[in-house]
Amino acid sequence: MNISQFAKACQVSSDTVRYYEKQGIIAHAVRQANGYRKYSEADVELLRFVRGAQALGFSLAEIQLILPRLEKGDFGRADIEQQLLRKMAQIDEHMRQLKTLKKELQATFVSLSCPPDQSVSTAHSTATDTGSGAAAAVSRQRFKKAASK
Amino acid sequence: MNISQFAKACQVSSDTVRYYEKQGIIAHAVRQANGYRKYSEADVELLRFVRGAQALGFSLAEIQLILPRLEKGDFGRADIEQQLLRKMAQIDEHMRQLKTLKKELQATFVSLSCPPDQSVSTAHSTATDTGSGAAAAVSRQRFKKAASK
DNA sequence: TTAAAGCCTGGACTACACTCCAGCGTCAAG
DNA sequence: CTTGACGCTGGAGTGTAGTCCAGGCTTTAA
Repeated sequence: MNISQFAKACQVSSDTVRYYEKQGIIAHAVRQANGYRKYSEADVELLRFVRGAQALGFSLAEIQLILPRLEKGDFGRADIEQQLLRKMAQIDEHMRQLKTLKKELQATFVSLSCPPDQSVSTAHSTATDTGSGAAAAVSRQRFKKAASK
Repeated sequence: MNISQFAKACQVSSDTVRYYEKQGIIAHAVRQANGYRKYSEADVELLRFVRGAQALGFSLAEIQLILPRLEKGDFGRADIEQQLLRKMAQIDEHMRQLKTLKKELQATFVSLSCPPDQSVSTAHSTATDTGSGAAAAVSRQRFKKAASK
């Protein structure tokens, strides 16, 4: 697999692939006789993992620390364990926040679905009143502002 | 409330507050007689919302689009609705991925919770074979590598 | 009254993660 | 055998989101 197929399979640009290699995120690719980089399915899996981790809030620096250890099985050392545990805790927190935000957006939507063109797709779930979230607070605020004017 | 108390209450630096103002993320603060910026509790709620949204993956540009409309109740316009719906879909997807990653990290952990030296090379294959996750794939890969050496 | 701490502005600088470009070699189709 | 797509390198440029600084006012505590 040449770099462009590889990049396509991983949904990144060739430039990004070369960038990751230069940064040491992924290993230096094996070269063909002509000097072109050559990639395997395993490489695709790896880079997809990198992109996945990135999408989930890991920085390239973090990935660079975690990945080689995943590959080598170099676990058991307290600092790595700690790092993974911390990240898992972060994931839990992140998920909690996402749930809250989702509820808030839904609530905002519901409370605003009396619009000019009446077009708001009423498809979302029934009115979940969170009562104290940030988006809700912002919504409340606009009513205060409107009222005080 | 002066800028430093405000910033502290929102867990950001004063510089960041001024930066957000300059970028139009938050409104220009009311000034005191001496020219100092003055903030209220409502401003704290607002900035906290901004930081929350940011932590959840919204860019400042996105927040800048969504926030004033949340404040003004300027909904009903299809583009905004679309944006919110899209973002909610993204949240769902994001949560799905987080669940997957969490499972994978747990699996990785389980399969590696055999201490340092008596180690990794034996325990894995029995426990939770998730079959197709990215972290699992990476783990599998290391065994392939180890095997082929 | 003077020193420290806080605030102001405009602008320079930084880190991260790309993205683009020039100038060159390689390959496949017509 | 030429043309166009693809690949290579090194290096410059971009966007995002701050962060820092100089130089100058204001406030507060000693």
